[in-house]
Amino acid sequence: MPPARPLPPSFYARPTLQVAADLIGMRLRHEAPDGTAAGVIVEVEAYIGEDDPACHAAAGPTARNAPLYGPPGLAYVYFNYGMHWLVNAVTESDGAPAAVLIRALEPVEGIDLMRARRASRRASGDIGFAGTDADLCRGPGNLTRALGITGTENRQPLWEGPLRIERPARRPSRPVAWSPRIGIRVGQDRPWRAYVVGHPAVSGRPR
DNA sequence: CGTTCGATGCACT
DNA sequence: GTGCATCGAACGT
Repeated sequence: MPPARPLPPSFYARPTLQVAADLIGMRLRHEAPDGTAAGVIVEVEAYIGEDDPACHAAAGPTARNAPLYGPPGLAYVYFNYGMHWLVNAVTESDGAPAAVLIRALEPVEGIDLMRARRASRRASGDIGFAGTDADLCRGPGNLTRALGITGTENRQPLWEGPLRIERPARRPSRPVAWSPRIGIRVGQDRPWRAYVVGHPAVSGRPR
């Protein structure tokens, strides 16, 4: 495995759209008690400031969104729809609430472990994950499940510790496009979703 | 193909 | 009580 360096806090202390664009091609790794899994980021969304109606900071500071107001480079992990953990990287600076949501990964390490974590019991009693490798981390709720990310990782630094974002030794240039964000009912006028064009692990496309 | 809808927990009004 | 930064099964065409 070639060397990969964790991104320093200064990487995140920049305009959020710039951080979002630069996160494409970086590697998200989680070293959990039950094993390590990692994937290359292929889809992200930016949520920027109290003026962004889709950002959790839109209504001002609360207990839940406190990490958004804190220092850049920490993880903001929250529970949504009663069953999905979603992971963000906090950006900008103290007092400027913003983050980048990680929406999809191309699996590169621990694929068997990802399959085990995604496995589900069917009516027949069979256990397993029916999809392809590209489906394992396709979508923000799916990737946290595949990597074993939960609320335990909330507010943890992304440059050290079990959950990290790293710059791979080789980072092939891929065509990136921007679109409105997915799954929100407000703020759709802002094209703040970045994704690798045509990549099979990107969400919001047919199987 | 397409669209609808239930699951499921919690922050916030 | 309402509404989610979702997912996938279950429908209808």
